[in-house]
Amino acid sequence: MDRKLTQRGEERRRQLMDFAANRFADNGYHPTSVAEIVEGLGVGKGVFYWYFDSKEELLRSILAAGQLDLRRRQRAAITGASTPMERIERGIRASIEWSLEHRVFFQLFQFAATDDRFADGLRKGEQIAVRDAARHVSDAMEAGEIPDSNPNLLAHNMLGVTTHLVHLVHRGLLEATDDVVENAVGFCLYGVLGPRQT
Amino acid sequence: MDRKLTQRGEERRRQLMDFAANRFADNGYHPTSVAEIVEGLGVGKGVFYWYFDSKEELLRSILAAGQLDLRRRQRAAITGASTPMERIERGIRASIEWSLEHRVFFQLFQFAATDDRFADGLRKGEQIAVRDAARHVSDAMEAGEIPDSNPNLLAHNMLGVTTHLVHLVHRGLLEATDDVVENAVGFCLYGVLGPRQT
DNA sequence: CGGGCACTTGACCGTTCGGTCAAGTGCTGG
DNA sequence: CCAGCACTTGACCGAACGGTCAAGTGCCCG
Repeated sequence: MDRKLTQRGEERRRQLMDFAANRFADNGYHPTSVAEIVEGLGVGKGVFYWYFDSKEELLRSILAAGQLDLRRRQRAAITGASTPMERIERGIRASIEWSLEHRVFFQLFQFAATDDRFADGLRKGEQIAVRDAARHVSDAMEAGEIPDSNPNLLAHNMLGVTTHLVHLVHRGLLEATDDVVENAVGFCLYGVLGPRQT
Repeated sequence: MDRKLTQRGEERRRQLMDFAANRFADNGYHPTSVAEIVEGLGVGKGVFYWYFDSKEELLRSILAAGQLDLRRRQRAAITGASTPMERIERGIRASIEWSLEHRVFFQLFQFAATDDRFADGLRKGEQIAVRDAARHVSDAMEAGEIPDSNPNLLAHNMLGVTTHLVHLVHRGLLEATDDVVENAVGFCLYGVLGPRQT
């Protein structure tokens, strides 16, 4: 859907995405109907289909917006770091913090990863972030800061740790205290550090 | 649903769970209808509701069966190990291997974790497995094999790594070679090992 | 102030959903 | 061989679904 939108139109579109994202995250994508979304905003059903071709396109738009924001945060966090290891650590922290702050986006990512209709769209963005992290791991290897192995796998391992941690917090099984975050960061760093020389 | 079942009845119930599990994993829980399930088996709709109260109960039964099997495998893997660290490593390997072998169960676990209607049922089983792993981590700390920290968090970190790895394999983004598994196991072990003395 | 377009309305559509049930069918133990 | 129960059938139900559309409404610009 590529329509000319006035400022008012942009605002409406934002409202729809915002409300839907919350409902999708709390109640699930499939169980949330288009009727529920438009009623939540107190508008007619036609409004929805003025801004989106389908319910599916709506979720895709939401996911894309979330990925864009996450990616911005990660880039910002890394600038200014001088060593590869510092970039890795800052990247981990940024990912955790963003995911903790954006519960709705995070949960939608989790759902989208389990559904073929959305997983492919998600994959591209995830791969970019992983490749970024893998490059820093690779740099650290070349600098002799960590032993050689598969940078891509290590990056994925870190993603697994942080994702699971955030998942627990959002399910209310864990409190997001500083030492919980430190534990995860430490686990990742020692994980990539592996068998240390000296 | 607790009904007296003959051997034939047990078989039918198994068929329904088996077929549904595959459809749920491949096509998603919500998009898969009860009609599709009974048609897949070539039986009438009443058959479904003879064995299950609802579609929701069916998935719950499937999840419970999967958790039971995983748990059995984990217990079996650990017996015979002499040190806590060995138990941890064997537990990790067993979890990865089982999850790789049981794609359908694994993907249903992933979905169920994103849906409040099923997440609570899943949580209990997951917590048992995590507490088990945490106990071995705790034992290793007492034996002085690894530095003191939060055993429960470390166990969850390992779960995050293994889960993400298996997820990648099942999405076809990674091949399940030995060194991929070794990488994950190593990452976990060095992660729990942390800053080593000597 | 008027024409045009961005936007909104809500009744309506065909389809499918999860679930029910009265009426069978066929194995099984007495 | 028959009674009874485990099992099966499939038409049927009301509700809800995603999506359409003809008929407005109101803002903005010339």
